[in-house]
Amino acid sequence: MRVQRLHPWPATAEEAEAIQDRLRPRVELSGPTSFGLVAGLDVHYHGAGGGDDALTAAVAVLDPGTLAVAEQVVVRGKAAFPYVPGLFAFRELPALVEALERLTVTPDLLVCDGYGLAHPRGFGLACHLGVLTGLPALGVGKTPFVGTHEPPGPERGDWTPITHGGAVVGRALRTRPGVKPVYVSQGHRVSLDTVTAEVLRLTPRYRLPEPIRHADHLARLS
DNA sequence: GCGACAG
DNA sequence: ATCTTGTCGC
Repeated sequence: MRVQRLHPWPATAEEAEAIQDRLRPRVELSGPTSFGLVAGLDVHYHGAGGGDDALTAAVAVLDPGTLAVAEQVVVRGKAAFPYVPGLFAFRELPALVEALERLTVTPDLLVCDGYGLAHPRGFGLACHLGVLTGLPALGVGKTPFVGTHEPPGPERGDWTPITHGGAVVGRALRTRPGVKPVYVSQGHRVSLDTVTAEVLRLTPRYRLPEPIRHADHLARLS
């Protein structure tokens, strides 16, 4: 598939933040409620501890019905930015974009490892990938980031809102009974209800969505 | 002002 | 993210 380059690569944190602020208005908070091919994206790092910058990016495209892998791409690269909370996307974006460009199919939804709207400037990795591709995108975080929330109930499907700056920016969602929740948010062209329903549909067995699990294993074992 | 802070 | 053993459980 084709991915658009909407900005030059930032050299400083200030430039990176300016890019996020400029692209933020392009995010659309509604869109399709069901999807065909679903792509999971993940990056695995491997290097010398502190100065680590070698990485492997993986994309796994799953069939919507069977959740079986329809296509997969692995790309080796380097971290394109230092790790700064809030600017995390700039580390992985080039490798992930290259992986997406090597797909022979176009996914209908991107399931990203990280946050979307639930971000200091409302423009996390899921928003960024969504805007660059024009595709619906959502973010799944494994630990809390911005905002506050109450613990969701113990059953699968239980959730509580994540509030930040007086607005609901995501949900803490229980995908497995009695297991730590995941933190979901909108990336692009999806409602929060659709994000919630889709993440539940993609977690029939484990805490994390199948597309992300497949991408994670791919990146790790490559 | 200080600490905390997706992966 | 990664550095790492054992341990509990399906």
